[in-house]
Amino acid sequence: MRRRAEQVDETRERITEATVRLHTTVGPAHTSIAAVAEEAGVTRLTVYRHFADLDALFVACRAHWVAHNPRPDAAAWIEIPDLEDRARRAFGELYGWYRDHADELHPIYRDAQAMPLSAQQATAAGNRQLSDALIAGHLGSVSERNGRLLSAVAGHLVDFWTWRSLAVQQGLDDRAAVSTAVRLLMAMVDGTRNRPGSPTRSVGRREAGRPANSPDDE
Amino acid sequence: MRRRAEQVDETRERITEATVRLHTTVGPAHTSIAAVAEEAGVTRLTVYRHFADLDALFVACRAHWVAHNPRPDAAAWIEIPDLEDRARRAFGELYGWYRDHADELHPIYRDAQAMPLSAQQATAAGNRQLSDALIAGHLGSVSERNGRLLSAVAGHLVDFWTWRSLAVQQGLDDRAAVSTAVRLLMAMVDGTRNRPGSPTRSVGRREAGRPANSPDDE
DNA sequence: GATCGGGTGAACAGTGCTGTACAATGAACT
DNA sequence: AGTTCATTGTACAGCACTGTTCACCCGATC
Repeated sequence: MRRRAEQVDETRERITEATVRLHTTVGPAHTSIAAVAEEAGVTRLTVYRHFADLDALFVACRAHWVAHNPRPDAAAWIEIPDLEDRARRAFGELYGWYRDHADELHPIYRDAQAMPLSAQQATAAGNRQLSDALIAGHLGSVSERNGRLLSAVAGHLVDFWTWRSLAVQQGLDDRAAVSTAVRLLMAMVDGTRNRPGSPTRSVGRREAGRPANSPDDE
Repeated sequence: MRRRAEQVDETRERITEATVRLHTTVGPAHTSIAAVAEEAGVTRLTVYRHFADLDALFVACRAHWVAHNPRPDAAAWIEIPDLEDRARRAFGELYGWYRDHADELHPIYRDAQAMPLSAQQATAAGNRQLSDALIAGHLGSVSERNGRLLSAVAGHLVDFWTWRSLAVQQGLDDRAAVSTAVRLLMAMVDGTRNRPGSPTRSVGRREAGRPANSPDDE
């Protein structure tokens, strides 16, 4: 019973791939079972047999796509001790990946609300992973409050919509988008360097002192 | 024929207000003519009589809402010469406005694609207006390239989604979100201060020199 | 008091989707 | 050669919405 099982898996894959194709073009919100069936060259009944409901199909679709389009490896970033170097590398890879997959990602992110909750949470968790790797080891060197701000900005910069805003809406090219992200991130540590209680070390190469003149917030 | 005309306008307003109510709750994408009619306590035919299609209705709805919920006045910002002061004021007002109207704005922005193109363009133009007012008079003092980056960051920070990312997703409170935005914006001018050809003046109060040590981008 | 016209109510045909049913096909397995 | 089972084709009833038609009501207007 192996050839048989193979064929079954084949049609199942045809269906999930058709779903991927629809998700990355018209978007999840307009992806109906009927459309999936037609796109896969299969009857609606066959889709029903393989997937209980749209959510199950969407989950499989997401898993399939993620497996075939892995994000940059955030774990490798942690190896780089200097935050600015790390950020340059991280945003270079991540924003490049966003750019390469912009057309496919946009409809998916746009219709995020139509996706099952688990998928939304998975995306959020993925972002958090990227963000954590980006600033790992650099939180202890700033105050708790500034740590929260740094985390927030890291989390913000890592998001697909932030890339899209900078690169598409604002029209920045690759290099400009990356260097801007790096600069914005560094602004959240530079500003804390001269605060009382925030040690100067561990921020990186730039040790040149600057007069403590900035009550930057409040 | 004035009492008659009044009544007509009344029902027309009932319809647009019902549309507003739906747009700010379920969102434009799920706002059907049938739903509008029911929400307004009116027959579908009446809706058809007043508005040719959904787009006409949406345009009227948008105009109605904008008229009743004016954004902070960007023109007033230009009066403030110092960029950081201006940014603090601008983001304080704008982000406060976003926060106050977050629940209503979110469905609308989420379903932006379902809105007529004119409405999307109007939103973009509005953002541009805010962004321009934010950095007006401060573009001449940086290089052309850095000017583009500054504009881009201003445009990005002014967007509803940026506020939402910082305040909702990242959990920053009002003060933190505003001060973060200010700091991020200032990062785009601070970094250019010591560049060859970029005069130090006109950036604001902070004239204290800093060693030119940053090939920040590339 | 007759007229105009905004609004109503009921109905229609059409679209596109859902979920379920049933009999039939045909290839893979025993 | 016969059985199993994924897949097919066709069909149903149902839902929600669209856009259009027609007769009708009733209040504002002249």
